[in-house]
Amino acid sequence: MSDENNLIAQRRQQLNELREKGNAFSNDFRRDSLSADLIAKYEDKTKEELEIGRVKVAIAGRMMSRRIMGKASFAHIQDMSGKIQLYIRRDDLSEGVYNTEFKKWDVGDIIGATGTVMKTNKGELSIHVDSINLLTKSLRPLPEKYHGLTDQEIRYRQRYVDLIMNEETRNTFKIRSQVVEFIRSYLNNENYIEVETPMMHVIPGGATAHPFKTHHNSLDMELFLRIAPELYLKRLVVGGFEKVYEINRSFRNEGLSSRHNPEFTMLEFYQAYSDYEDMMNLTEDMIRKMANKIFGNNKITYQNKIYDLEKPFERMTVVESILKYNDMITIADLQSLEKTKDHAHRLKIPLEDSYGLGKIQIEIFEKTVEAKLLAATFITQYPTEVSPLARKKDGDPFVTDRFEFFIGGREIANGFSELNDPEDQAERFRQQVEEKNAGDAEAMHFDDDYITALEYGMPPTAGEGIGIDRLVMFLTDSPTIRDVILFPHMRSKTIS
RNA sequence: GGGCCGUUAGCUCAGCCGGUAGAGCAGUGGAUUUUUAAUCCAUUGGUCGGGCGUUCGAAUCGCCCACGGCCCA
Repeated sequence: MSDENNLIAQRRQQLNELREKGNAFSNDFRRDSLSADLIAKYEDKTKEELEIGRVKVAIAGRMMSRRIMGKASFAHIQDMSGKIQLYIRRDDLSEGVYNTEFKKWDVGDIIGATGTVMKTNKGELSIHVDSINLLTKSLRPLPEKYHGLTDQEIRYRQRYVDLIMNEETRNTFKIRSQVVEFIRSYLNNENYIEVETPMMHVIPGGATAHPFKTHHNSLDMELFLRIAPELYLKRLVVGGFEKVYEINRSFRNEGLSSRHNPEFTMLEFYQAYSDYEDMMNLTEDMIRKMANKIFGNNKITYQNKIYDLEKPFERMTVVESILKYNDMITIADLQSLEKTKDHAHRLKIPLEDSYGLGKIQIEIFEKTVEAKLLAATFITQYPTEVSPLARKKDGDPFVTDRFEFFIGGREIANGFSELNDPEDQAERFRQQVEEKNAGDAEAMHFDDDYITALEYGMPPTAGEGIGIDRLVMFLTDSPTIRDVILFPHMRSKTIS
């Protein structure tokens, strides 16, 4: 499909003319100001004050609009901070520049200009331009200025166009950056150290999920993209890094949805001499302070509902939450494998023969409770059967000292007191391997080296993983994970 | 994996009881020295997502495929 339509051909012709005149892609213009800074600094000045002050600036950016009114024109340029208007008069520029250069440029071109800060009669802070340069010719027309770019597919596939056109998109990714920055500063302030552990694993571990396979040529060995950094981070706790965290990508080979991208970003952190309650407290404090730092308050609007993060986060056990949202289920039912299976059947939940009571409870939880957990809620005491890396609860080995954190009906975090008994961990791995042999492709492998590490002694430790994408979705009112990932995975398609 | 919806000019969209494609914006030419989706006059621009079929004739009807969106699993 030819993309050389008239609009592009015209611009290419203009570029050719520029090339004939000299370097069409010069890199000698230097700006000294950003649009938002100028607006912040001079917005409150009057037209007259600015005329007397005569503040001279150099500014650069993409021309987003242009209104030619004869011998004078207005244009908006957009830089990394925002937009500012240029006021350009023919007679203020060098001879010929206005007619033979400026008027031939297009919306979308990158330009640099110098001039003085002024205010128009309508009160808009602008730059009264005295010199102007084309820095980069844009060959492709931008979307229309009023409706902008709304086609979801193009927004994801050609994110650069989305970023040019949609301030909302730019804002989402600025907030994402602030979230990560906040987490780093919060944890660093708590004496955590940030580390990087392998993303290519010989044995995928730390979660139950399908891994991506890859191959190392010169070693001629199969490797897996990591599904979680967990086991490496706990090796570091064994090594004496008692507070450690990593923020980076993990990869899971599963379907795409509004909540799943094959690569996603997770924060995992581990802290020795702590338990899962400490992790819940830290999570609550960190998220609350994060919202305050980024938004200046704790009221977050997500999909037309207001969430007040100032209120204490709710806490209830898996069993309590099932009872709360299922009138037909009693606590006695949940202690009986048969009765629990009956309820699962009634709820049309497909079960495998290998599922024990704990697994079926979780299936019921996911089907009937999860989406209803709107307000910030910690769900605790996950069954040991589905928590192969978590420490058993004292006095009740059926469940673990584990929690998951939900907000807006979506799982954001998962944490627990770590299992540091090497013999118990080996036994849990053996159970996982049995499940793998029975056909559960997501079950864990047996990781000998991890057991060896635990045998050296891991201090009592608690750890947690927080899904950064989902947290950012919540904080930016984004309905799908694709809106918080710059280049979300899409099926192959040639971009025209 | 299943259901529903969508794909028409660079962008946003109309046209869909079959008769050979239209608007606004952008572009081009002209007017215009404080505009704000600037305005006014004129004007260029399309393998109607791809393929196959029905028909004298398909953007429009049927089937298949691709990509996307929403919902469900």
